[in-house]
Amino acid sequence: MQDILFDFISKYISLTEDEKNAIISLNLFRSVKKGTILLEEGQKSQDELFVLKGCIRKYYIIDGEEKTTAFFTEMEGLVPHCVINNSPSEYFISCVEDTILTVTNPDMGVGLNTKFPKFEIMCRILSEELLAKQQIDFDEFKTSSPEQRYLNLLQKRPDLIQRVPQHQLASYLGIKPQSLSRLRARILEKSKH
Amino acid sequence: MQDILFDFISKYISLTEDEKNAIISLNLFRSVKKGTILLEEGQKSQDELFVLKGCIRKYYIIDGEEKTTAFFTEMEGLVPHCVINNSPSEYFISCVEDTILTVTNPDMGVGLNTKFPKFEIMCRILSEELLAKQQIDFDEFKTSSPEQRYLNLLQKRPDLIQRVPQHQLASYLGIKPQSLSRLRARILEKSKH
DNA sequence: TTCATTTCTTAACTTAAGTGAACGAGTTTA
DNA sequence: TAAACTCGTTCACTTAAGTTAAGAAATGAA
Repeated sequence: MQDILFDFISKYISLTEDEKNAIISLNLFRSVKKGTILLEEGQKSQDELFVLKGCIRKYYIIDGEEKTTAFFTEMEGLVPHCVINNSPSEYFISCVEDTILTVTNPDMGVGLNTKFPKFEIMCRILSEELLAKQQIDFDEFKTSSPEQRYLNLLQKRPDLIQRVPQHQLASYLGIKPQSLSRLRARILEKSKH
Repeated sequence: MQDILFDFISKYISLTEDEKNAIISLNLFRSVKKGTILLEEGQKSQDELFVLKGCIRKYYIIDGEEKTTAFFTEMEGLVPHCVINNSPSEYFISCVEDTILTVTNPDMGVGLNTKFPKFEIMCRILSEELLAKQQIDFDEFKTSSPEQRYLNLLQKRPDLIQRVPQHQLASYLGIKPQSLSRLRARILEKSKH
Protein backbone atom coordinates (compact mmCIF):
# COMPACT_ATOMS: atom_id res chain seq x y z
CA MET A 1 0.00 0.00 0.00
CA GLN A 2 2.82 2.34 0.92
CA ASP A 3 4.34 1.73 -2.49
CA ILE A 4 1.34 3.36 -4.13
CA LEU A 5 1.95 6.50 -2.09
CA PHE A 6 5.67 6.53 -2.81
CA ASP A 7 5.08 5.99 -6.52
CA PHE A 8 2.83 9.01 -6.49
CA ILE A 9 5.27 11.16 -4.51
CA SER A 10 8.11 10.18 -6.83
CA LYS A 11 6.38 12.03 -9.65
CA TYR A 12 7.09 15.27 -7.78
CA ILE A 13 10.13 14.75 -5.57
CA SER A 14 12.59 11.92 -4.95
CA LEU A 15 12.81 10.37 -1.51
CA THR A 16 15.68 8.70 0.32
CA GLU A 17 15.10 5.58 2.39
CA ASP A 18 15.36 7.72 5.53
CA GLU A 19 12.60 9.96 4.30
CA LYS A 20 10.43 7.03 3.36
CA ASN A 21 10.88 5.55 6.80
CA ALA A 22 10.00 8.87 8.41
CA ILE A 23 6.75 8.87 6.45
CA ILE A 24 5.95 5.28 7.34
CA SER A 25 6.56 5.98 11.01
CA LEU A 26 3.86 8.67 10.92
CA ASN A 27 1.29 5.95 10.50
CA LEU A 28 -0.84 7.86 8.00
CA PHE A 29 -2.78 5.01 6.48
CA ARG A 30 -6.44 4.40 7.17
CA SER A 31 -8.71 1.74 5.78
CA VAL A 32 -12.37 2.79 5.93
CA LYS A 33 -15.60 1.00 5.10
CA LYS A 34 -18.10 2.18 2.50
CA GLY A 35 -20.50 4.65 4.04
CA THR A 36 -18.14 5.87 6.74
CA ILE A 37 -18.41 9.60 7.33
CA LEU A 38 -14.95 11.18 7.46
CA LEU A 39 -16.07 14.75 8.09
CA GLU A 40 -19.39 16.12 9.28
CA GLU A 41 -20.99 19.50 8.85
CA GLY A 42 -20.15 21.71 11.83
CA GLN A 43 -17.06 19.69 12.69
CA LYS A 44 -13.66 21.40 13.07
CA SER A 45 -11.22 18.91 11.65
CA GLN A 46 -7.56 19.46 10.80
CA ASP A 47 -7.26 16.37 8.61
CA GLU A 48 -6.16 16.46 5.01
CA LEU A 49 -7.14 13.42 2.98
CA PHE A 50 -5.48 11.62 0.12
CA VAL A 51 -7.12 8.63 -1.57
CA LEU A 52 -4.92 5.65 -2.39
CA LYS A 53 -7.71 3.28 -3.33
CA GLY A 54 -11.47 3.74 -3.41
CA CYS A 55 -13.66 6.81 -3.64
CA ILE A 56 -14.80 9.52 -1.28
CA ARG A 57 -17.43 12.16 -1.82
CA LYS A 58 -18.03 15.69 -0.62
CA TYR A 59 -21.62 16.81 -0.12
CA TYR A 60 -23.74 19.50 1.46
CA ILE A 61 -27.14 19.04 3.02
CA ILE A 62 -29.29 21.94 1.81
CA ASP A 63 -32.98 22.02 2.77
CA GLY A 64 -32.66 18.39 3.86
CA GLU A 65 -31.30 17.39 0.46
CA GLU A 66 -27.87 15.98 -0.27
CA LYS A 67 -25.94 18.00 -2.83
CA THR A 68 -22.79 16.23 -3.99
CA THR A 69 -20.17 18.62 -5.35
CA ALA A 70 -17.06 16.46 -5.68
CA PHE A 71 -15.66 12.96 -5.85
CA PHE A 72 -12.08 11.99 -5.06
CA THR A 73 -10.68 8.74 -6.37
CA GLU A 74 -7.22 7.13 -6.64
CA MET A 75 -4.36 9.65 -6.36
CA GLU A 76 -6.62 12.57 -5.57
CA GLY A 77 -6.50 14.52 -2.35
CA LEU A 78 -8.33 17.31 -0.66
CA VAL A 79 -7.72 19.88 2.01
CA PRO A 80 -11.17 20.59 3.43
CA HIS A 81 -12.11 24.23 3.60
CA CYS A 82 -12.50 24.00 7.38
CA VAL A 83 -8.80 23.11 7.65
CA ILE A 84 -7.71 26.13 5.64
CA ASN A 85 -9.62 28.74 7.61
CA ASN A 86 -10.07 26.78 10.83
CA SER A 87 -13.85 27.08 10.87
CA PRO A 88 -16.64 24.52 11.26
CA SER A 89 -17.14 22.49 8.10
CA GLU A 90 -20.04 23.39 5.83
CA TYR A 91 -20.09 19.98 4.23
CA PHE A 92 -19.77 16.25 4.76
CA ILE A 93 -17.22 13.83 3.40
CA SER A 94 -18.08 10.16 3.21
CA CYS A 95 -16.85 6.98 1.55
CA VAL A 96 -18.59 5.86 -1.62
CA GLU A 97 -16.64 2.59 -1.50
CA ASP A 98 -14.35 0.80 0.91
CA THR A 99 -11.39 3.15 0.76
CA ILE A 100 -7.74 3.28 1.73
CA LEU A 101 -6.42 6.77 2.33
CA THR A 102 -3.79 8.76 4.12
CA VAL A 103 -4.83 11.23 6.79
CA THR A 104 -2.42 14.02 7.60
CA ASN A 105 -2.76 17.10 9.74
CA PRO A 106 -0.64 20.22 10.26
CA ASP A 107 0.80 18.88 13.52
CA MET A 108 2.43 16.03 11.66
CA GLY A 109 3.04 18.31 8.73
CA VAL A 110 5.10 20.85 10.62
CA GLY A 111 7.44 18.10 11.71
CA LEU A 112 7.65 16.69 8.24
CA ASN A 113 7.95 19.97 6.41
CA THR A 114 10.68 21.33 8.66
CA LYS A 115 12.60 18.06 8.56
CA PHE A 116 12.14 17.68 4.81
CA PRO A 117 11.59 20.97 2.95
CA LYS A 118 11.00 18.91 -0.17
CA PHE A 119 7.48 18.33 1.04
CA GLU A 120 6.74 22.01 1.08
CA ILE A 121 7.75 22.12 -2.57
CA MET A 122 5.54 19.17 -3.44
CA CYS A 123 2.60 20.73 -1.63
CA ARG A 124 3.03 23.96 -3.52
CA ILE A 125 3.17 22.17 -6.86
CA LEU A 126 0.15 20.04 -6.00
CA SER A 127 -1.84 23.04 -4.89
CA GLU A 128 -1.00 24.94 -8.07
CA GLU A 129 -1.92 21.98 -10.23
CA LEU A 130 -5.17 21.56 -8.36
CA LEU A 131 -6.05 25.24 -8.69
CA ALA A 132 -5.45 25.15 -12.43
CA LYS A 133 -7.43 21.94 -12.87
CA GLN A 134 -10.28 23.27 -10.82
CA GLN A 135 -10.48 26.52 -12.79
CA ILE A 136 -10.80 24.54 -16.01
CA ASP A 137 -13.46 22.30 -14.48
CA PHE A 138 -15.42 25.31 -13.26
CA ASP A 139 -15.23 26.98 -16.65
CA GLU A 140 -16.41 23.82 -18.38
CA PHE A 141 -19.29 23.47 -15.98
CA LYS A 142 -20.39 27.06 -16.52
CA THR A 143 -20.19 26.90 -20.27
CA SER A 144 -22.07 23.65 -20.80
CA SER A 145 -25.57 22.23 -20.46
CA PRO A 146 -26.35 19.29 -18.17
CA GLU A 147 -26.32 16.98 -21.18
CA GLN A 148 -22.92 18.24 -22.33
CA ARG A 149 -21.64 17.89 -18.76
CA TYR A 150 -22.75 14.27 -18.68
CA LEU A 151 -21.14 13.48 -22.03
CA ASN A 152 -18.01 15.26 -20.88
CA LEU A 153 -17.90 13.18 -17.70
CA LEU A 154 -18.39 10.05 -19.77
CA GLN A 155 -15.21 11.01 -21.64
CA LYS A 156 -13.10 12.19 -18.76
CA ARG A 157 -14.07 9.99 -15.83
CA PRO A 158 -16.03 7.03 -17.23
CA ASP A 159 -15.21 5.06 -14.07
CA LEU A 160 -17.24 7.48 -11.92
CA ILE A 161 -20.42 6.69 -13.82
CA GLN A 162 -19.94 3.03 -12.99
CA ARG A 163 -18.90 3.27 -9.37
CA VAL A 164 -21.07 6.09 -8.08
CA PRO A 165 -24.86 5.95 -7.44
CA GLN A 166 -26.88 7.83 -10.05
CA HIS A 167 -28.54 10.22 -7.63
CA GLN A 168 -25.13 11.36 -6.39
CA LEU A 169 -23.91 11.77 -9.96
CA ALA A 170 -27.01 13.82 -10.76
CA SER A 171 -26.37 16.45 -8.13
CA TYR A 172 -22.69 16.44 -9.13
CA LEU A 173 -23.95 17.43 -12.61
CA GLY A 174 -26.21 20.07 -11.07
CA ILE A 175 -29.53 18.33 -11.80
CA LYS A 176 -32.10 15.99 -10.19
CA PRO A 177 -31.84 12.19 -10.44
CA GLN A 178 -35.01 12.04 -12.56
CA SER A 179 -33.49 14.49 -15.02
CA LEU A 180 -30.35 12.39 -15.28
CA SER A 181 -32.42 9.27 -16.06
CA ARG A 182 -34.35 11.14 -18.70
CA LEU A 183 -31.22 12.71 -20.15
CA ARG A 184 -29.57 9.31 -20.49
CA ALA A 185 -32.66 7.87 -22.17
CA ARG A 186 -32.63 10.86 -24.55
CA ILE A 187 -28.97 10.29 -25.48
CA LEU A 188 -29.62 6.59 -26.04
CA GLU A 189 -32.57 7.48 -28.26
CA LYS A 190 -30.44 9.88 -30.30
CA SER A 191 -27.64 7.34 -30.76
CA LYS A 192 -30.12 4.94 -32.37
CA HIS A 193 -30.78 7.91 -34.67
CA MET B 1 -1.11 53.97 -7.12
CA GLN B 2 1.80 52.06 -5.64
CA ASP B 3 0.37 52.64 -2.20
CA ILE B 4 -2.66 50.55 -3.09
CA LEU B 5 -0.40 47.63 -3.95
CA PHE B 6 1.68 48.03 -0.78
CA ASP B 7 -1.44 48.27 1.36
CA PHE B 8 -2.59 45.01 -0.12
CA ILE B 9 0.78 43.29 0.35
CA SER B 10 0.98 44.47 3.93
CA LYS B 11 -1.98 42.26 4.77
CA TYR B 12 0.24 39.26 4.12
CA ILE B 13 3.86 40.27 4.72
CA SER B 14 5.65 43.41 5.90
CA LEU B 15 8.04 45.18 3.57
CA THR B 16 11.11 47.26 4.25
CA GLU B 17 11.79 50.42 2.24
CA ASP B 18 14.47 48.51 0.33
CA GLU B 19 11.98 45.88 -0.67
CA LYS B 20 9.42 48.46 -1.69
CA ASN B 21 11.99 50.18 -3.86
CA ALA B 22 12.95 46.89 -5.44
CA ILE B 23 9.32 46.38 -6.38
CA ILE B 24 8.91 49.87 -7.74
CA SER B 25 12.04 49.45 -9.86
CA LEU B 26 10.44 46.46 -11.58
CA ASN B 27 8.02 48.82 -13.26
CA LEU B 28 5.01 46.53 -12.91
CA PHE B 29 2.23 49.03 -13.38
CA ARG B 30 0.11 49.20 -16.50
CA SER B 31 -2.79 51.47 -17.28
CA VAL B 32 -5.08 50.00 -19.92
CA LYS B 33 -8.13 51.31 -21.75
CA LYS B 34 -11.55 49.70 -21.66
CA GLY B 35 -11.82 47.01 -24.31
CA THR B 36 -8.10 46.27 -24.46
CA ILE B 37 -7.39 42.57 -24.88
CA LEU B 38 -4.70 41.46 -22.44
CA LEU B 39 -4.58 37.82 -23.50
CA GLU B 40 -5.84 36.10 -26.64
CA GLU B 41 -6.82 32.53 -27.31
CA GLY B 42 -3.83 30.63 -28.68
CA GLN B 43 -1.35 33.05 -27.17
CA LYS B 44 1.48 31.82 -24.95
CA SER B 45 1.84 34.49 -22.33
CA GLN B 46 3.85 34.37 -19.11
CA ASP B 47 2.09 37.33 -17.52
CA GLU B 48 0.31 37.17 -14.20
CA LEU B 49 -2.20 39.95 -13.62
CA PHE B 50 -3.32 41.79 -10.53
CA VAL B 51 -6.05 44.43 -10.67
CA LEU B 52 -5.49 47.61 -8.67
CA LYS B 53 -8.39 49.57 -10.12
CA GLY B 54 -10.98 48.63 -12.71
CA CYS B 55 -12.28 45.31 -13.96
CA ILE B 56 -11.03 42.62 -16.30
CA ARG B 57 -12.89 39.65 -17.65
CA LYS B 58 -12.01 36.15 -18.76
CA TYR B 59 -13.99 34.61 -21.60
CA TYR B 60 -13.98 31.76 -24.08
CA ILE B 61 -15.30 31.87 -27.62
CA ILE B 62 -17.26 28.66 -28.15
CA ASP B 63 -19.11 28.18 -31.44
CA GLY B 64 -18.59 31.86 -32.15
CA GLU B 65 -20.19 32.86 -28.87
CA GLU B 66 -18.51 34.63 -25.98
CA LYS B 67 -18.74 32.72 -22.72
CA THR B 68 -17.64 34.82 -19.76
CA THR B 69 -16.46 32.71 -16.82
CA ALA B 70 -14.83 35.22 -14.48
CA PHE B 71 -14.45 38.87 -13.54
CA PHE B 72 -11.54 40.29 -11.58
CA THR B 73 -11.90 43.63 -9.83
CA GLU B 74 -9.91 45.63 -7.26
CA MET B 75 -7.41 43.52 -5.30
CA GLU B 76 -8.04 40.39 -7.32
CA GLY B 77 -5.42 38.65 -9.39
CA LEU B 78 -5.13 35.76 -11.73
CA VAL B 79 -2.47 33.45 -13.04
CA PRO B 80 -3.75 32.37 -16.45
CA HIS B 81 -3.79 28.66 -17.06
CA CYS B 82 -1.42 29.06 -19.99
CA VAL B 83 1.21 30.44 -17.60
CA ILE B 84 0.95 27.46 -15.27
CA ASN B 85 1.36 24.76 -17.89
CA ASN B 86 3.09 26.82 -20.56
CA SER B 87 0.53 26.05 -23.25
CA PRO B 88 -1.46 28.27 -25.65
CA SER B 89 -4.31 30.02 -23.88
CA GLU B 90 -7.81 28.63 -24.32
CA TYR B 91 -9.42 31.91 -23.40
CA PHE B 92 -9.31 35.67 -23.72
CA ILE B 93 -8.83 38.32 -21.07
CA SER B 94 -10.03 41.84 -21.74
CA CYS B 95 -10.76 45.04 -19.86
CA VAL B 96 -14.36 45.77 -18.94
CA GLU B 97 -13.34 49.26 -17.79
CA ASP B 98 -10.28 51.45 -17.92
CA THR B 99 -8.04 49.47 -15.60
CA ILE B 100 -4.81 49.84 -13.67
CA LEU B 101 -3.02 46.59 -12.99
CA THR B 102 0.32 45.04 -12.27
CA VAL B 103 1.81 42.63 -14.76
CA THR B 104 4.42 40.19 -13.47
CA ASN B 105 6.10 37.22 -15.07
CA PRO B 106 8.32 34.44 -13.76
CA ASP B 107 11.49 36.13 -15.10
CA MET B 108 10.93 39.04 -12.76
CA GLY B 109 9.57 36.69 -10.15
CA VAL B 110 12.65 34.52 -9.90
CA GLY B 111 14.71 37.56 -9.13
CA LEU B 112 12.20 38.84 -6.64
CA ASN B 113 11.52 35.52 -4.96
CA THR B 114 15.18 34.65 -4.52
CA LYS B 115 16.02 38.13 -3.26
CA PHE B 116 12.97 38.22 -0.98
CA PRO B 117 11.74 34.79 0.08
CA LYS B 118 8.84 36.58 1.75
CA PHE B 119 7.19 36.78 -1.61
CA GLU B 120 7.19 33.05 -2.00
CA ILE B 121 5.30 32.86 1.29
CA MET B 122 2.77 35.45 0.18
CA CYS B 123 2.23 33.64 -3.11
CA ARG B 124 1.57 30.37 -1.31
CA ILE B 125 -0.91 31.98 1.05
CA LEU B 126 -2.66 33.78 -1.82
CA SER B 127 -2.86 30.61 -3.85
CA GLU B 128 -4.31 28.66 -0.92
CA GLU B 129 -6.86 31.40 -0.23
CA LEU B 130 -7.82 31.49 -3.86
CA LEU B 131 -8.19 27.72 -4.08
CA ALA B 132 -10.45 27.70 -1.02
CA LYS B 133 -12.54 30.61 -2.30
CA GLN B 134 -12.88 29.03 -5.70
CA GLN B 135 -14.01 25.71 -4.29
CA ILE B 136 -16.76 27.47 -2.36
CA ASP B 137 -17.80 29.42 -5.46
CA PHE B 138 -17.91 26.25 -7.55
CA ASP B 139 -19.97 24.44 -4.93
CA GLU B 140 -22.41 27.34 -4.73
CA PHE B 141 -22.75 27.42 -8.49
CA LYS B 142 -23.43 23.71 -8.69
CA THR B 143 -25.98 23.71 -5.93
CA SER B 144 -28.08 26.65 -7.09
CA SER B 145 -30.44 27.62 -9.88
CA PRO B 146 -29.76 30.58 -12.18
CA GLU B 147 -32.18 32.69 -10.16
CA GLN B 148 -30.46 31.80 -6.89
CA ARG B 149 -27.08 32.53 -8.50
CA TYR B 150 -28.27 35.97 -9.53
CA LEU B 151 -29.65 36.75 -6.07
CA ASN B 152 -26.43 35.45 -4.58
CA LEU B 153 -24.37 37.71 -6.84
CA LEU B 154 -26.60 40.63 -5.88
CA GLN B 155 -25.59 39.97 -2.26
CA LYS B 156 -21.92 39.24 -2.72
CA ARG B 157 -20.81 41.46 -5.58
CA PRO B 158 -23.54 44.06 -6.15
CA ASP B 159 -21.00 46.29 -7.89
CA LEU B 160 -20.55 43.76 -10.71
CA ILE B 161 -24.21 44.03 -11.68
CA GLN B 162 -23.76 47.76 -12.12
CA ARG B 163 -20.44 47.88 -13.89
CA VAL B 164 -20.66 44.89 -16.22
CA PRO B 165 -22.84 44.59 -19.37
CA GLN B 166 -25.87 42.33 -18.88
CA HIS B 167 -24.99 39.88 -21.63
CA GLN B 168 -21.60 39.25 -20.01
CA LEU B 169 -23.24 38.80 -16.63
CA ALA B 170 -25.68 36.34 -18.15
CA SER B 171 -23.04 33.95 -19.40
CA TYR B 172 -21.19 34.36 -16.09
CA LEU B 173 -24.41 33.03 -14.50
CA GLY B 174 -24.54 30.23 -17.04
CA ILE B 175 -27.59 31.50 -18.97
CA LYS B 176 -28.55 33.57 -22.05
CA PRO B 177 -29.05 37.35 -21.91
CA GLN B 178 -32.78 36.97 -22.64
CA SER B 179 -33.11 34.60 -19.72
CA LEU B 180 -31.40 37.07 -17.41
CA SER B 181 -33.79 39.83 -18.52
CA ARG B 182 -36.77 37.57 -17.90
CA LEU B 183 -35.40 36.35 -14.59
CA ARG B 184 -34.96 39.91 -13.36
CA ALA B 185 -38.49 40.83 -14.44
CA ARG B 186 -39.74 37.75 -12.59
CA ILE B 187 -37.93 38.72 -9.38
CA LEU B 188 -39.27 42.27 -9.65
CA GLU B 189 -42.78 40.91 -10.12
CA LYS B 190 -42.42 38.69 -7.04
CA SER B 191 -41.12 41.54 -4.89
CA LYS B 192 -44.29 43.53 -5.62
CA HIS B 193 -45.99 40.36 -4.22
C1' DT C 1 -35.74 -15.94 3.10
C1' DT C 2 -38.65 -12.17 3.88
C1' DC C 3 -39.55 -7.51 4.76
C1' DA C 4 -38.15 -2.84 4.50
C1' DT C 5 -35.46 0.57 2.44
C1' DT C 6 -33.05 2.63 -1.07
C1' DT C 7 -32.26 3.40 -5.80
C1' DC C 8 -33.51 3.90 -10.45
C1' DT C 9 -36.74 4.61 -13.96
C1' DT C 10 -40.95 6.22 -16.15
C1' DA C 11 -44.86 9.27 -16.74
C1' DA C 12 -47.76 13.50 -16.54
C1' DC C 13 -47.66 18.04 -15.46
C1' DT C 14 -45.38 22.58 -14.20
C1' DT C 15 -41.84 25.83 -14.52
C1' DA C 16 -37.98 27.94 -16.44
C1' DA C 17 -34.38 28.28 -19.82
C1' DG C 18 -33.18 28.23 -25.01
C1' DT C 19 -34.34 30.15 -29.57
C1' DG C 20 -35.60 33.35 -33.10
C1' DA C 21 -37.48 37.60 -34.03
C1' DA C 22 -38.66 42.30 -33.31
C1' DC C 23 -38.17 46.86 -31.27
C1' DG C 24 -36.33 51.00 -29.07
C1' DA C 25 -32.34 53.31 -26.95
C1' DG C 26 -27.85 54.39 -27.06
C1' DT C 27 -23.13 54.24 -29.60
C1' DT C 28 -20.12 54.30 -33.16
C1' DT C 29 -18.84 55.05 -37.89
C1' DA C 30 -18.93 56.90 -42.39
C1' DT D 1 -26.50 63.79 -39.96
C1' DA D 2 -27.64 59.36 -41.37
C1' DA D 3 -26.70 54.60 -41.38
C1' DA D 4 -24.95 50.67 -39.01
C1' DC D 5 -24.09 48.36 -34.60
C1' DT D 6 -24.61 47.04 -30.06
C1' DC D 7 -27.33 46.30 -26.15
C1' DG D 8 -31.20 45.32 -23.36
C1' DT D 9 -35.87 43.97 -23.30
C1' DT D 10 -40.10 41.65 -24.67
C1' DC D 11 -42.83 38.09 -27.04
C1' DA D 12 -44.19 33.58 -28.84
C1' DC D 13 -42.72 29.18 -29.27
C1' DT D 14 -39.68 25.08 -28.25
C1' DT D 15 -37.04 22.32 -25.33
C1' DA D 16 -35.44 20.65 -21.14
C1' DA D 17 -35.30 20.56 -16.18
C1' DG D 18 -38.16 20.51 -11.67
C1' DT D 19 -41.95 18.22 -9.26
C1' DT D 20 -45.00 14.73 -7.77
C1' DA D 21 -46.24 10.21 -7.94
C1' DA D 22 -45.92 5.37 -8.89
C1' DG D 23 -43.78 1.13 -9.62
C1' DA D 24 -39.80 -2.04 -10.58
C1' DA D 25 -35.23 -3.49 -9.21
C1' DA D 26 -31.54 -3.84 -6.13
C1' DT D 27 -29.79 -3.76 -1.51
C1' DG D 28 -29.62 -4.49 3.36
C1' DA D 29 -31.30 -6.13 7.77
C1' DA D 30 -34.00 -9.15 10.72
